[in-house]
Amino acid sequence: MPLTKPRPLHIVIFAPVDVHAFEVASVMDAFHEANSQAKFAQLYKISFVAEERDVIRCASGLRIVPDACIDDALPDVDTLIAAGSYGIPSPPSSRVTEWLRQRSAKARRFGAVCTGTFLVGAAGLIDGRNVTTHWNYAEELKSRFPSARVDPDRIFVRDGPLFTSAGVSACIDLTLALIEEDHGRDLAVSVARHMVMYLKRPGGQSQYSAPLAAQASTRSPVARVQSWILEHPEQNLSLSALASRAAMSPRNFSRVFRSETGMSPAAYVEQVRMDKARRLLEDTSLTLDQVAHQSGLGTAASARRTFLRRLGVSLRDYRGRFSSATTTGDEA
DNA sequence: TCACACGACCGCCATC
DNA sequence: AAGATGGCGGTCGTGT
Repeated sequence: MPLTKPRPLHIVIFAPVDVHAFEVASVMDAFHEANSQAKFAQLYKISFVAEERDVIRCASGLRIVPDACIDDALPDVDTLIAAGSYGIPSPPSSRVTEWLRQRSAKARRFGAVCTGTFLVGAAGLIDGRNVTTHWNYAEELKSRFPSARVDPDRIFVRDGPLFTSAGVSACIDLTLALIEEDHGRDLAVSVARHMVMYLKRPGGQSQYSAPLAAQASTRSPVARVQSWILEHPEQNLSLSALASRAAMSPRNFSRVFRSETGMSPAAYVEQVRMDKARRLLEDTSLTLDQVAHQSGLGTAASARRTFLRRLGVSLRDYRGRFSSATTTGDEA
C-alpha cells in the first residue's frame, strides 16, 4: 500500500491587469523556497491565475504566462491571494468579482497583497474587516470601502480567514507569515534566511506580521501565549492553563484567540506539537515515545493517532519516509 | 471495538 | 448605551 504524503497546500495567486511582477514572483518564490527547504515532498502547489489565458503584460513590461484562467477548474484551493497592480486597480469585471467571492468562500484563507486589497474589496470581502494596503492608497481604500477598517501603518493584517499586506516587498513578509502558520517558525526562518530577508523586520511593532509577532514580548496576551506555546509544547497547554497564563477566563481567551489568529487554541497547540514532532522525527533518533513526550503529543500511541488523523501516516512511517538519515534523494 | 469520561468549543445571557 | 468579559450548559470530538 502506498504511503500517503502530506498533501501540498494549493496556493492560487490571481493577477490583475498591470500587475506588479515583483509581487507575483516574490510570493511564488517564497513558497517555492519553502518547498525546497522542506526535506519531504511538496508543501505547496502554486497556481498563477488571470482573468484570461493570454500572456500578461506586467506594469514593468515583463510578460508572464498564467497557469490558468478563472474559467478553469482549480481543485482544492487552500489559499487565494490577489496581487496588486501598479496604482489602484481598475474595477474588476463581474466575472472576476464573482470568481473571487466563490473561490474565497471555499478556501481556508484568502486575501491580497498591496493594492490587491481593492480587488477583494470590490468582491465585497473586506466589509467590516480589518485590512491594510499600500500606504499611498490607504485613504482611497477607506473612501471606497467605508465599512472596512483600514490600518495604513501595518505590514500585514490578519482578520479571521482574510489577510492583507502593505505594498510590494511586504508581500514577502506576508508569505513568510503564512509559511510559519502552516509549517512552523523554523521553516519560515530558513526561507527568510535563504531569501536574505528579516524574519522579523527591524522597526516598530506595527510592522510585524501577525504570526511572527508572537515572538515579541510586548504584544497582546494572545501573542505572548502563542510564543509560550512555541517554546513549551510539552507542557500542559489545556485551554484553562493557557487562559490563566493570559490572565483571562477560558471563555474569553478562547474567543479572543480565535478572533486574533483565526483558529482555536487547541488547533494551534496541535499544529505546534505536530511541527515539533515532525522535526524531532526528521532530525533526531529519539524513540517514538520520546518524540511524543517532547512534542507534547503524549505517548507514542496517542501521537500515532494524531499523526494518522492529520497526515495519514504513523510516526514510524513518517520517519522512515522523511528522516534525513533515510532520505532517498527522490524528493523534489 | 465499544462505552464512557473528559475537554474544547460556542451560543446565549448576565454582568461589569 | 455599548462593548468587553465571564459563566453556564449543550454538543461534539477524542482518548482511554
